[in-house]
Amino acid sequence: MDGSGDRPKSKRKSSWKKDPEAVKANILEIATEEFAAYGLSGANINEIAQKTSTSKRMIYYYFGDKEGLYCAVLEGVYASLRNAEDKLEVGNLPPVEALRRLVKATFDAHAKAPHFIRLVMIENIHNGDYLRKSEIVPKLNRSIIEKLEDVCSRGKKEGLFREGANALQLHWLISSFSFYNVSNRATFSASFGTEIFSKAMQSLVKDRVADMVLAAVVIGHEPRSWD
Amino acid sequence: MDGSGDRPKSKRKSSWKKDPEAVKANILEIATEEFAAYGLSGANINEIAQKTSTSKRMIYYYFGDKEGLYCAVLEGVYASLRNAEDKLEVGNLPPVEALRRLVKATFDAHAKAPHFIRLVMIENIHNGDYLRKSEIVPKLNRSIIEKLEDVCSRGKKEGLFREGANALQLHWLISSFSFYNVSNRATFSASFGTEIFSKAMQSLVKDRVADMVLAAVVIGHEPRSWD
DNA sequence: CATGAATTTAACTCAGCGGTACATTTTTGT
DNA sequence: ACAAAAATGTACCGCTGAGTTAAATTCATG
Repeated sequence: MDGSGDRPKSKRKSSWKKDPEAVKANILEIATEEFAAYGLSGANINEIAQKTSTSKRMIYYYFGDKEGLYCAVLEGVYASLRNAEDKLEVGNLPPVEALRRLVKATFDAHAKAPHFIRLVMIENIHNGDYLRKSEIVPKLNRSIIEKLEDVCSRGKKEGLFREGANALQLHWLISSFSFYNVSNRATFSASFGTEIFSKAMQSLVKDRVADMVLAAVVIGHEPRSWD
Repeated sequence: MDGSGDRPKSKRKSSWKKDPEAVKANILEIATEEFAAYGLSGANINEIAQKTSTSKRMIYYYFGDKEGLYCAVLEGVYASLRNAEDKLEVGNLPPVEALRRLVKATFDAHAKAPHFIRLVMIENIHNGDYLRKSEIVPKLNRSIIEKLEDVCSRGKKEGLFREGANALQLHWLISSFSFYNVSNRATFSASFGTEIFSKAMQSLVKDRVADMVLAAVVIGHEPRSWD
């Protein structure tokens, strides 16, 4: 489709009129939208195909079947969340401030990654069957744990954190807030109204959550009063 | 099917050979299993029909269509969780102890209601579209909020709780832990192992969570160190 | 330019599944 | 007893949507 006969942008050997990488990426992008929106059984391959710039046959060519496509999508969103997390560097902040930063960043990262949230929800509906097959995902999640372990050990060494403060439990805790805050918006709103998800409230809640985590870990930390 | 010709167990006027209420209940029970297991699009009406003691025809007769059945299931699980919550009475406990009890009870109630959890997840995938149509569910959820409001106001009156401690935010907080702890087991385990979901660990985590909530609300509450 | 591997198109298959038609039996009201 | 209404059984329909077949096109290379 590029009028001139020169190389489009490929880093490989020479010019390709057809660009498989771009086609795959395009399929993945659309499929991510669709699976996130409708789930594994709810998403429709014909629909996906129609929204791509290629055809259904190509989906099967590159990803084998619906499940293969779903798995690829799943690994994709995990990888991109890791990417976001890795950008945050708190190694040279004092432990308390570092932890506060980590909590807030995790909260924000989840709020900004609705596709990730929805796909993880969907994967949990499927009991993690597809995630368990993945070889890359478990590795991805090491980095956030390592960060927390570093902060914990520094905090304890300086006598600021409680002994036994545990990176894994801490991560579980922080994820609870951050995940639920996005995943259950629809039903929570339907039952209790939307106030808590307003921009102003979300900012408050984020501070409150950070405060709570700190209070759990930092000796003598007194949370501020609520608004 | 009852050999003798006498009334089976009906409280209505006279004996019924066919018992519509029981048929409906049976359908709902099976449908709850299936929708919880496979989601709205994943569940299969033929499959459901086969597992009931009646036929597919009856499902359509009583519930109209697949969505109608799903809605009925959804309202059912909400109602039965409310039922469980309502059994807990903390009105005559001192505020701090009452709150601790409420947190632990909510944690336990969620852990024991996997169908509820899964159906709420599924409903969130559908953006709460079906829940929003329900007229009964919003009312159901009043009771837990009222309990928290009562405890909060008592705690504040006695000068134990921070001013501004808020029933809705508190409920959001408690639900986060309690819900996520069940909803995301599969993916969390796949990434970080299953230790945190062992019986012993769950008991610890529950105490820790209760402690955290108290620390957030109760003035001067110092959580115990972690194990 | 002949060859063959990689990539792409278009049309087709076919069973699974949501939903229905219609007859039949059971219960109720009078 | 009898008609109207509620409840149920059986067989069927049509369409949707996952996956396939087979052939055409494109590109690298000798």
